[in-house]
Amino acid sequence: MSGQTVSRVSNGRDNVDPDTRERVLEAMRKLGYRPNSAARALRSGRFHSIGVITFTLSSFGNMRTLDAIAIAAADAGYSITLIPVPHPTQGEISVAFGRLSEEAVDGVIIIVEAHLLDENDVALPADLPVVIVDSTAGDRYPVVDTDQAHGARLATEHLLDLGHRTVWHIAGPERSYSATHRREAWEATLREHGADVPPVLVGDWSSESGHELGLELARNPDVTAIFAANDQMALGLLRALHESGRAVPAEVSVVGFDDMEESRSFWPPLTTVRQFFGEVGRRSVEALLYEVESGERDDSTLVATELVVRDSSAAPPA
Amino acid sequence: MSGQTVSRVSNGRDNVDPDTRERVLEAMRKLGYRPNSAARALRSGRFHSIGVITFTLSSFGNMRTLDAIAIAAADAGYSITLIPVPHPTQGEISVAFGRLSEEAVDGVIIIVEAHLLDENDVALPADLPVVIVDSTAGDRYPVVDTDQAHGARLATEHLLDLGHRTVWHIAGPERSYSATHRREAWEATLREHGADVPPVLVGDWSSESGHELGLELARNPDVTAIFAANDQMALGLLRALHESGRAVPAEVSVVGFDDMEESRSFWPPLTTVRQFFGEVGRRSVEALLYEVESGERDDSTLVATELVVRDSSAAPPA
DNA sequence: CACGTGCATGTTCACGTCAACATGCGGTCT
DNA sequence: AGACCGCATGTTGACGTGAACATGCACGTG
Repeated sequence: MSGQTVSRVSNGRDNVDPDTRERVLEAMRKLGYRPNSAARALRSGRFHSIGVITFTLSSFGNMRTLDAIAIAAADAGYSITLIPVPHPTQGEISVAFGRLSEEAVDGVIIIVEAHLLDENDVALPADLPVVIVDSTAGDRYPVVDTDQAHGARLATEHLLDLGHRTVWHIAGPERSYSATHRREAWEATLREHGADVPPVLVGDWSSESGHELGLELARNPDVTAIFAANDQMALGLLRALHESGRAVPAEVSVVGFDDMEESRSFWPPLTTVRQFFGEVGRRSVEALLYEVESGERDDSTLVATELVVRDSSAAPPA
Repeated sequence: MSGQTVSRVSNGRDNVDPDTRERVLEAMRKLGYRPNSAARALRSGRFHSIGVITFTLSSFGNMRTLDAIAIAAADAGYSITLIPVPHPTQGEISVAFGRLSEEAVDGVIIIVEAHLLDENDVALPADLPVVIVDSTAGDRYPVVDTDQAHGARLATEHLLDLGHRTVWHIAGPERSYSATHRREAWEATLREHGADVPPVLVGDWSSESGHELGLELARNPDVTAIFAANDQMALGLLRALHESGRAVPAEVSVVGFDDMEESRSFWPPLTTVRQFFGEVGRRSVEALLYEVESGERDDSTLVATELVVRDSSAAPPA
């Protein structure tokens, strides 16, 4: 019984005598044999692993996307290697990308605000397939992202259609592309409908920042409709409105963005724009593996959104 | 210039002439040389990677733990290989553990309800170090977990100390060990204080289930204090109380468990038990790497909790 | 019966790295 | 001067796998 026969059994080839196969399997069991993936990777040049670079996982979107990526990858027979970048400082990012060249991966999915890539001008290993998620990357790499503009438009139009004269906006941080896209689409939609464009309030995605900015908005009696750039800020905003005694949605309507699992349990249940993170994850794996296996770069894609109307939005007070 | 010299430079050995080192680095840059981790792993027998088996990442605790694990591992020079088990059916679990033997990992951290291990009687590769997180595993493997009982005791005593005659409980699913531990500690604490033990309401961790059970509790005028086994169910519970017109905390006090980032922005801001997921992640990596590097099994550890008092708890109505 | 044919199984070798050992050169000590 | 030492660098081989090629056996055909 040679190593070759073991290899054949282990790889499920069919040109092995059933008796022999059985004896081999029996021996494997008895000896606790585990195929050595390092040797296999060395021989084949494939690691069957996808690297995922992300800052914090502690963000609803990143986490959901990662989950979907992991599942899609597993379905395709790939595992996920996480490459965390805990503190997005210049140095850390370079370190992470440097480490990348030593990682045993066939390709990389990057879930990082793209401006950080630009600013750091980091050189990814040239022959490594890359897909960027939830960001913008010129056209150096394929990008898979939620259609932020589409979602922001849905939210803004929903509020205008309810009869509000205009819609205020609590935006995400300036350096975030998704925040910028949502904000631009919100503004464009208002202009198209001939509505005033009120000043933007800039938060940092946290519910706490939504609360602070919300207290400010609550003081202004002209405000009847607010579009928050994510559900967490919407949550803080709802709290601010309650604390200020302004009824939602009777006096003020609120729309969020993301559709977190909890949003339906906010008080009142939140009208929001649903993102299909699962789809984003699936497509990014698809695009990456396409390049890994064919050598050709795939196109960028946008994933549509959907408005979920719950109880936090209604017509303005008469 | 032999391969050996390249190896020495690449590994940062000091017995290389500075001139030569420079020439080698220059050549590496020019040729885009990347050390082959498969060959390295083959030679050394170490992958410098930790496998993490988890069901869904879409749970606040798992995700935070994973984040901490990833960071702790990165600090120790290890990367994380995710092994998702999307659907925890008998078959899927066996598949995942089977796949494990082919993964390039030095050890495994399992974030899976332990009863699933028992029920499936899966054989992990015998020589692979394993650490279990957030669960219970007899004493087959070291376990790192939040001290669930301690947290539940803190929550319950807090409410009793405020003057409530007893505390109701919305528990997590029966098959979850953490849910069971919290529930048992809640019950034990009530008994110690000579308080009645009201019937338990069993949810499934989701805010939606908290809402449903909350509507039930809201109807009962005897209920003045409720301990929810996680913050998400507490969120749904708050909504149910609002909808039923019962003021929090004036009429009913609510305490959660987890301290999600959003909990401070609930309405009212939630009193809850803070879990130190970062610490759990760090310790589990520590325990695993101890075994990987020394060959000896580490002890199990519990991580303490902390009560965070906010506005959802107060003395009962007079 | 000689010869081919098909199939199971065996043998050889290369993948990239790095430990161990070998070489070779300039300098030092007696 | 001769022996020796330290240091940079080169050479060899082994890690486990699997493709490619080689062997050997059973069976069928003219």
